[in-house]
Order: sequence, then structure tokens, then C-alpha cells
Amino acid sequence: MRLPPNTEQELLQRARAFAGLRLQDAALRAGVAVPPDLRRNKGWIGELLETLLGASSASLPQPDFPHLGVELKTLPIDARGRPRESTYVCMVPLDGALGETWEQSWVRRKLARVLWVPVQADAAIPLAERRIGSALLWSPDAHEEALLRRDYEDLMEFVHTGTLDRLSARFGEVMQIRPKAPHGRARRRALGTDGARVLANPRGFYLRASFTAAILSAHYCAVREERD
DNA sequence: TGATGATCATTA
DNA sequence: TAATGATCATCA
Repeated sequence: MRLPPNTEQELLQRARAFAGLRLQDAALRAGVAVPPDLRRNKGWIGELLETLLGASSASLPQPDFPHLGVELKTLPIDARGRPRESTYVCMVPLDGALGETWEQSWVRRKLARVLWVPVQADAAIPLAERRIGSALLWSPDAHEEALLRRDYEDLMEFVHTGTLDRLSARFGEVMQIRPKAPHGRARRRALGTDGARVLANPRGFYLRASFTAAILSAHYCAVREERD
């Protein structure tokens, strides 16, 4: 664990100093071992970057760099240069969220400032050999924020009307709601119809890979068109 | 092959 | 228990 960076510039400089580094070298600097694979260590890369960049303790509902208001996200990048996976944002407030607007939402605060760190995620490359990419400090532009707001409001409608049973990950253009739980039997208090309390599977907001791909391409012009 | 739904480890 | 870090496993 390092001291947290004092400014955004310092954070960005630190992050970019890791560009090109293999995960095995990054792990060495952090004093941790590279796991054989990610199957039982799904968050390992993210936690490694948190350590190296001096992020605050994980698993708290606050930005990774609270004093900077910056959230750290690693992005798994496939052989074509596109994100392999969606990006978890935060839990969906299944109850007690009545009246919460986009402006007040935790989603908006989390995404207001994000440090994206691309990391190679090509299955053909052994985990230890995969390289860290060049970090990007990002805030949504007006168009991106409009898309996020619309999805947020559309998706939360299911929550507020107690119709979670009709909600699936197919809804939402750039952001979706999917299960986020240790297992399928997990239950949380949720709003039912008529405002009754019911139990439901915990869920989280996720950014679609197509959305994060667009962010990267807009800032790096690094995504090539598919060719025949 | 891509997206959805399910799941794993850790921490406060 | 409930949040964080995410990827896995399966099926259309």
C-alpha cells in the first residue's frame, strides 16, 4: 500500500508509469504473487492496481480516491483491442431509493471521474505475461451522460414500481442491471408492487462493453474496424 | 462469439 | 451482512 496521490495529475502519472509493464512485474512491485488464473481470483488485477496506485481500502461504498473523487477501473482488453467484459459500477438500491434522481444517484457520482486502466485479457497470453496499458482519466461528456441518465431512469423504473421480475440485462443501451451476489439464492429487501416489502436477488449496475469500447476509441483512436 | 445470469475472494 | 474487486460458465 502506498500513500494516496495528492492530485489527479500525480495519479495519472503514477498510472501511466505502469503502462507496458507485465503483470508479473507489477505483482513483484506490489509484493504479491501472481495467481495461476483468475477463476478464484477474479478481482486480482483490480486489487493489484489499487495497491500500486495507493487507493483507499476496497469494499467501501466510496470512490477509490475519496479526496480526488476518482474511481479506479481496470478494463480487460481482448486481442482486437476491445473490452472483453462489462464494467461493474455499484449496487442497485432495491429499496429506500424512492425519489432518488439521477443527479443524486450513486451511479452518477461513481462515474463522474474514472481512471480507466486497460489490461491485456487475451486468453492466449498467460496471466503473468499480460501487459498493463496506458491509463485514461475520464469524465462523461454531455452525450455520454445523457445516455447514462436515460438508462438509469428507465432501469430504476422497474425498481420503483416493484417489477424487478420483468427486468433483465437486455434493458439499457449503455448500462444494464445484472445479478450481483455470492450465489443465486441471495436475497435482499426490495420494493414490491404497492410499495410492499419483498425479497429479491441483489443486483448491480454494469456498463456494457460497447460503451467502454466507445470511450477508449474516442480517446485513443485505438480500436480498429474489423476487417475481412 | 457475445451477452446474460451466476459466481468467487476479500474486507469492514 | 453487504459492499468492494471483477470474471466465469452457459446458451442462443
